[in-house]
Amino acid sequence: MTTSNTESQEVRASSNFLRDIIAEDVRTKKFGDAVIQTRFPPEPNGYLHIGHAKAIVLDFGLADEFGGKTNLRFDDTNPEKEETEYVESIQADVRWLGFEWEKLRYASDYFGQLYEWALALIKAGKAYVDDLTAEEIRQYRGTLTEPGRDSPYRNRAIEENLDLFTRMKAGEFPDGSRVLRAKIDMASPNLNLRDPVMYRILHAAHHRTGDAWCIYPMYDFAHGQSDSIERVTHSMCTLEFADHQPLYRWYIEQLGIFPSVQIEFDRLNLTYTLLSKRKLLQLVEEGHVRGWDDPRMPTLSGIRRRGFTPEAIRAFVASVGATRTNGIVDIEMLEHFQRDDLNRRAARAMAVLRPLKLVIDNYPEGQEETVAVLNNPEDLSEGTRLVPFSRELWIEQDDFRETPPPKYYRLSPGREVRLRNAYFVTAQSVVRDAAGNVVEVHCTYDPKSRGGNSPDGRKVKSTIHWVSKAHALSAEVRLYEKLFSKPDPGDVEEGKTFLDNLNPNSLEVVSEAKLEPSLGSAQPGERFQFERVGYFCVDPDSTPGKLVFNRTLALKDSWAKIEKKAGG
RNA sequence: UGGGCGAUCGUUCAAUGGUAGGACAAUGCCCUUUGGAGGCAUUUAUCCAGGUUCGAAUCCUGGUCGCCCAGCCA
Repeated sequence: MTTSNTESQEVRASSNFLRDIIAEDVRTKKFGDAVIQTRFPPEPNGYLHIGHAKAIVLDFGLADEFGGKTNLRFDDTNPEKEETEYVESIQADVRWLGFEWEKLRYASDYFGQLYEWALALIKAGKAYVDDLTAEEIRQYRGTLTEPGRDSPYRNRAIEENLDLFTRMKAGEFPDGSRVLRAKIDMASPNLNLRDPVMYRILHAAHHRTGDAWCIYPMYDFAHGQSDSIERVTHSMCTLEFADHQPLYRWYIEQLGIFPSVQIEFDRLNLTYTLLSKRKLLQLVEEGHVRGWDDPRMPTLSGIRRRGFTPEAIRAFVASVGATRTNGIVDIEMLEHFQRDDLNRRAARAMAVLRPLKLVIDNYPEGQEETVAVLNNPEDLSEGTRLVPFSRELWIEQDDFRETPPPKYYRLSPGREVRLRNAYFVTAQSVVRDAAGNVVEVHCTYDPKSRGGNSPDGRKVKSTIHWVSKAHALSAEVRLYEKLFSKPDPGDVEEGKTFLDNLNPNSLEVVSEAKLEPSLGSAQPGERFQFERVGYFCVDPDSTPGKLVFNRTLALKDSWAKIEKKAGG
């Protein structure tokens, strides 16, 4: 899956219990000569998010490590929630992450087989049609501490069950009027074994099978058998399904089919991030974000648009690993892997987000020149480019202080700094607007410092970036902060909701950023490091005349830390 | 209060009866034509109580704490 080249850059996958189990099963030939087979089984009822990336990397990555195969299987047993739109976005997201499935399957491919198996269970006296209402079934189920009671329909004759179930399938009964149940144990301490529902009546159009069916299997009656049909050896899922494992095994054993084994691992949780489909849907529907692919969303389509890379996500997930303990990973960890990846690969460019005019008084009026600039100091093979320089420049407002605080090394009156790749300049005076704000800084330059070094060996403490005013391109730049202001967005006081934890400053639009002209040819999806500012990528909203950039992540800002500490 | 699962630096993952280690974060220093990157250093952990053992994070017993389960969702 990965070349040896990128592999050395990705985090060495440390051992984890899933890998250990598979390695042991291979060693003992638990599945004979069968290849390791896994599957990634999303329900197509929403967009994939960073949490799914963990499952994808585990399912595909582990199979690949052992020379096995992975299927993409849509768990589409509930027609009321599922849509083709999601089927498509999920495939795109899996591919984007860098994985290709062996077979594309749907649980709905197996509806016929599942129905036959249900019939077999009825004939074996292991399943029955129940006429109780949903509410009655709930009451008969008992509670966590009290056993359930048998349904009055539990001991129906096999012939009657067969007749009723056949007629359920034929559409003779309305939704909710009857269900097919497995006859297991109403007193089991595991509620999943208290005669679980196998089939329910749903007169709903299915995104693939249309009106062919009006009874649909429950997750439990579909998942294990689907695994078995596909000869899945290791069926990895998240911890909350652990209680379902006895039922998973029960169906497989009763049916005498290929013994797929379920193994559970912990879900991924991130600070400042919500991964609940329901809540993400609410953010989209109520317009708190601009859509499923809003760059602030934790969806794969969102973080892709934001500029995150599949390489970084894979490395992150590998580093986080898999265990059976549920925790919460610092979002900084994800950000670290993303910066690490982009630092090595992103082309550099100069861009000024909040422009302040800098005039070089002793630079000849009308003169211009070009300076050679490294495209990526981390990768010299990326070469250089020419950037125009002239008498009037844009610099960052943050890079000038009329009265510099302690430890501030950037431009201030009388202080000399380096213009990146160009000249040393010394600030001389300022021009103010009516309100007294500095709107222009005048400086002088040292012509002998071309390229950024003075022949007399004189040092400057700071280097700032710039864009030639006459050559600058304007662009819209969207700056993102965390979507939520609390590490745990679900932590809410009485009477409040997670929406109250939304960060009101999660999006800031800079409409007139100034860019060096080489950026004019940037295409949507292209990623850059704007030197000293952060990592940015071109948003698909860009048009030929107007570029739009998303800030993927800011660069680490140690000055901000110093300033914050000094300011209390 | 039934059942299942779990507990190691602030966070995360290792250590599979034999020196508790890595990454993130934090702090300090060095270096730097990005206050980026890089380098060096430092701080902090085996839930508790017993037991087995020459030796326990690891095995056993008992506690404690946390998560999951009472959909005709997945």
